[in-house]
Amino acid sequence: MDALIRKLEHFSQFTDEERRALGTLSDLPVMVGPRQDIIREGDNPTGVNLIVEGYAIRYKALPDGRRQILGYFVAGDICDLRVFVLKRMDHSIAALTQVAVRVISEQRILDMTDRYPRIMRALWWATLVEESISREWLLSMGQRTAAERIAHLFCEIHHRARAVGLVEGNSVPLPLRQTDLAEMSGLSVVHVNRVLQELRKRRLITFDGQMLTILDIDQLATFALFDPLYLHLDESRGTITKRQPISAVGA
Amino acid sequence: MDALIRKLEHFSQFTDEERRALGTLSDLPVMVGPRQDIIREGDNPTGVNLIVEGYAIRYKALPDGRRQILGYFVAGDICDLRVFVLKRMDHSIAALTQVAVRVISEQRILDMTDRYPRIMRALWWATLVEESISREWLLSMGQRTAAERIAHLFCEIHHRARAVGLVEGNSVPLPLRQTDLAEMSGLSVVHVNRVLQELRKRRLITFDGQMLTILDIDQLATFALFDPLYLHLDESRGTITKRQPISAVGA
DNA sequence: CGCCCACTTGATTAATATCAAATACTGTGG
DNA sequence: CCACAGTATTTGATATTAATCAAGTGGGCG
Repeated sequence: MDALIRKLEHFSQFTDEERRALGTLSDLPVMVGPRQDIIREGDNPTGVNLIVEGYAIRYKALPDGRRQILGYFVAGDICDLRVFVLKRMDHSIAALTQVAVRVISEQRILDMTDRYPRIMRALWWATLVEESISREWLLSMGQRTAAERIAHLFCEIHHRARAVGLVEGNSVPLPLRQTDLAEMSGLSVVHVNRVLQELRKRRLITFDGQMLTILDIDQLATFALFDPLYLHLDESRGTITKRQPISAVGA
Repeated sequence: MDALIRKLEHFSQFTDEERRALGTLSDLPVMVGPRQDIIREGDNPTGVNLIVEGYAIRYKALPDGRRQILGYFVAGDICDLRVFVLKRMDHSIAALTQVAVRVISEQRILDMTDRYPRIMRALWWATLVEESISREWLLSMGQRTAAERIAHLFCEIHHRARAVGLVEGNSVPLPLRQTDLAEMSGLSVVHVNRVLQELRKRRLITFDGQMLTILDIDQLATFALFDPLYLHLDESRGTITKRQPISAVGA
């Protein structure tokens, strides 16, 4: 639950009470094995899933088997806050690695947002950020070259993981296969492999299927045409809460 | 305004009062010339734009000039219902053709959704459909070939335009240049040109830059691997309203 | 008429996919 | 600890797709 709070605090500051409320949103986490579906296309889910640990994905497949990953979730991300309106899922959600999820019922969400409008706004913000990310992916797909695309993805992962405290030094635990990167970027596995070699040769990153290390964050960002604005991680409005010392206001 | 109601009624039925409320949402329409920006990246808009006539787009550009269209709006579409939460626009919105827009203030939206929860739900639905569309575009970009992509786009335009009454026979007014199609599909203009020739040769469509005619909708859909489910246009729950004759219930 | 676009065509090149095979790695049972 | 099977990564060769470059064509309009 910590990751959720940590993430949302990039948008707004919370009172201790709000923080406590966020902490009691759901029951115990459930483990889901790697590559297992969490929600399948066509389902009509009754709750919302909070990723506590691991990486999950949103994906969509064509009838002939071609498959595209549409986005990923890190700890603290909530899949489909909005699911209550549409009748049926038009895509699937799956665990990419071993994942811990907490299910949150619709009622719980409604209660919470009723009582704590600031939390509602923060959850809404998170949803909008997710949309913004998918727009950036569209830009990547349409305009960035293969190498830029992968480099951009790595920058994004780094920023998102850092926002929830998953980065140590410049390394992120990232237990993915190259196939996964291929499905995220719309490239073939072989090509992903070659792109990775290029990025390694340029000394921008190391990646061994378990851990991603960014060797030169500035150069990588430049190479990828990465601008973190779309992640909207710097929007904490510094709303006045109990924690902000009053003396600071008049000083 | 008619187009908006017509669109929303694919999701829910309205009472006459709700319909009247929807009709008075905004002031007179403003004309925007083709290729003019409506909202620019970095802006912080105070209202929401309803497209009354013409086609508008969402787009995003890289610092070196590469540009990607992320989605388009037809009559009845509202750009950015959610703009009130994020600080700054992370992309731009522009008129693609001559466009008529009505600006709706935040306050007006809030009032309306307060008084008419069914309308709020419908607007929410529209937003979710837009997201669903952008997921489908991601799938297209990543997995569909150039020809499938363009064909799929045409199927989508046809369905969306039909949903607001813009289709006559199998023709949609579509005053676009091939450059526009290129920016929508992430292809070069030259390649779009060749793809169009292929689609014409297969007798699937005709398109002259003003009017799109779909010659064989089934074949086109098959070719494009098009499944209209993601447009969620068949979800009208048949909510009971004044217009539904009571006798029908017990009969 | 002539100019400016947009569209079209052809030729060439670059990016990426595909196919096939080799190598490395992981976990398992003996 | 080793052998082995199965999976993931890497490599090389080739094919395909789409981009780029360059040069037309054609239509609308001042």
